[in-house]
Amino acid sequence: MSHVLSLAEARSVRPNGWIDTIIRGDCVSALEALPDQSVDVIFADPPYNLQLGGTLHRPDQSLVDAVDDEWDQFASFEAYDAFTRAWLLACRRVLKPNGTIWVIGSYHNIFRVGATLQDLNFWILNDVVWRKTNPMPNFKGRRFQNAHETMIWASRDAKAKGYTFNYDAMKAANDDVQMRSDWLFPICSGGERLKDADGKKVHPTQKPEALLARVIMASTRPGDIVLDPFFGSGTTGAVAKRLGRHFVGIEREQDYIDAALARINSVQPLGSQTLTVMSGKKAEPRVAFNTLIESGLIAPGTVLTDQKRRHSAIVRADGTIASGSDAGSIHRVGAKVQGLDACNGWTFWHYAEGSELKPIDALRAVVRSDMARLD
Amino acid sequence: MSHVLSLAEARSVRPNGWIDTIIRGDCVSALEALPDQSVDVIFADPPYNLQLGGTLHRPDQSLVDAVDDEWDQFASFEAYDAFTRAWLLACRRVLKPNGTIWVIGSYHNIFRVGATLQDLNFWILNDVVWRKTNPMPNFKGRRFQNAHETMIWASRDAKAKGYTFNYDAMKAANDDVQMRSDWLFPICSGGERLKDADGKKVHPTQKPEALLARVIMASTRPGDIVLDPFFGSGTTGAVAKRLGRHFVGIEREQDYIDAALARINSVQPLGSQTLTVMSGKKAEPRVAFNTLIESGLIAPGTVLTDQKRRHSAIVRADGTIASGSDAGSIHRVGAKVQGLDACNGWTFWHYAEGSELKPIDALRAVVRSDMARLD
DNA sequence: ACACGGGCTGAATCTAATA
DNA sequence: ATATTAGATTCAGCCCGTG
Repeated sequence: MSHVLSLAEARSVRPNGWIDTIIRGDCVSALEALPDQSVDVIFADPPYNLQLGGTLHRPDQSLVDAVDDEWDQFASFEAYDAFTRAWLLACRRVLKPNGTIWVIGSYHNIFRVGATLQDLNFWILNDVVWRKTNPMPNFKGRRFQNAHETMIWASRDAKAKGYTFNYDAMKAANDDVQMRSDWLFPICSGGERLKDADGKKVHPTQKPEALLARVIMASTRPGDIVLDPFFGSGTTGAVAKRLGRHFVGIEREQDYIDAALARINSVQPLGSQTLTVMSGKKAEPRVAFNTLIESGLIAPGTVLTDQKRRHSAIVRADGTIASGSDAGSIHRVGAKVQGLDACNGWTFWHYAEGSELKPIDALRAVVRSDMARLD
Repeated sequence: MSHVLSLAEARSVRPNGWIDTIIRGDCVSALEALPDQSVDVIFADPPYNLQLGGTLHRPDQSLVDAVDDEWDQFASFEAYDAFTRAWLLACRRVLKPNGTIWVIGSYHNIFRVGATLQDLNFWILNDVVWRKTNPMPNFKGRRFQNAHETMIWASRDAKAKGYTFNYDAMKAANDDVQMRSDWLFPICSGGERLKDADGKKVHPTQKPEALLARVIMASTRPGDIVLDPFFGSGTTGAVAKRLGRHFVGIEREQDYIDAALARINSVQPLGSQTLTVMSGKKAEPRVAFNTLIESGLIAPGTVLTDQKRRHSAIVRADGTIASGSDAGSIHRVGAKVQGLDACNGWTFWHYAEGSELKPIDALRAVVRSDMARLD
């Protein structure tokens, strides 16, 4: 069974009594209960300082349940920087000389975190992009869909060369090619998402276990100690336990602690033989028409026709096509010229190769074979 | 033909004489030659401050040709920050109030760049990940393969809402789903990579044209001015010219300028027909509901319902509609009957045509096509 | 039992024009 | 300047109810 320690208890327990526990308290002061150079890896999911204004509705007028918790509010960038510096310094002390730290964030905070890491003499090993299979759309159409978050992986300093990186395990898990710095995972939802009795999510930003599993499999060995200074609903602890690693969590809010404890206590550790990395699911990659233009397979200005040359359209530089006064995607315009509701532009539109007409789908196949290994 | 201007020339040329030129000189001082608020978009590929130590060999013992140029050397993070702050401030002055800036970098420098952007009150719109289809492997097997670079897209400040984002074009080009923040492109190689007479690459970090093409298609309109303060081999200029945009480049090294000039002069701009930007409803002329009544497309007294005939309203002669005791615009009444704050009356309300229900938006389309004939 | 469709939701810095 | 109004705007995935 895992336990919760108050700060006072954490400070007075027997040596190593803090291992596999959750310490209740503020991140920086709670870290004082831990010995110098005692943890192998830190995974930190700090507040992002989202700075949201007002409310946001979906096109169907439903309200977006924003992260507006008190713990994500900072008065200024300076205040956020001071906070970041303080917890990173405290983490630095408890990290073993060959330990590494992971920090996850979004564009709201990750640049400040990264700069502070460098200022404190941490040495960045990689930035790793978590690509979400199912991100929330941009509802107002004013930006690109924010479809990823960024993790920074850093060692204690530039000279620390002895950090753990399970290169061969990562490579084997990735179809025998090196694991890249961009990872594809779904967000945490469905059965994995912790809900309270009313069906409300326990924590607004619960991370997927698959993400933590790859982090832990990549940068720790069985028996290592993984510290999470912003423990939340305990994903780090649950995955660490399942993978035969030890954890330490720090968390201020009792509700989160309660949920995390129950969650972790129900985790069954895997046997030592099964501690292998799972790879993300692969699906046929979707190729946008734009990709053909960008890769030079089809030039702006090219005329497309249907198989029987009854309709024609011109390819524009922005990846749309135009036929008379109709313009839009290959699918929309294909539907429009035929007077239909829908059309598969990939098979409808053809390009001339010599005297022959070939469907643009043939070009997609070329791109797809290049992309297949990248998800 | 494009031209090169010395700094002195740039300062003394006729108004707008700096457009479609390369200014030779240091980034910050050369920017002084440009007027306040004169460029629409900035694309910056600043030195990455790579901090490489020693040499690196591939497994076959061949030497990796690292970026060890003088211009990439900085004494410290502080020196790099001061440099970053200086050129970003200079860029800020020449950027139009609704202009946006793109900066590309790697984990070596992008966190410092991002934090500085925020410190200078730029407002981050997205961070965009360039996923490389063919990145260099990690030869030592001590890290994840560094397979991406990061771009930050930011507006001049949080209040600048009028920046250009060709949402509909991006979506249409991406198979009718929103363009995401992770983009997949090959690195620049093969015929696109500029080589000198000896076959050596002209510039160590030449960016792929496809990447610039998407940046420019997303965030500029034809005729806009795109500034690149670290022009290098001129990818920004070449793509801008091809896509019917103007460019301004700043570059210190004569070798790069020579290569860029030759490259840009050989570019053939695309025709205006292929450069038409896909636009959505937002760009359509506004039509008042009243116009439908005045033009006889819908008669006062007509009964409107929603798609599922759950709500109904009657059209009044003054262009308002009434549902029970609620009366007002099609939008207000639509919202009211649903108990919502807002509603698009054009798509909510339907009229009967035979046994079919059609949205009144279809009638608006009729009005618009009539209006188009009269242009 | 299985298919299908509607409802709901996720770390979000999310409108533009007119009065 | 602020306030009001028009009206534009979503993707993937899970759950659940209905046929």
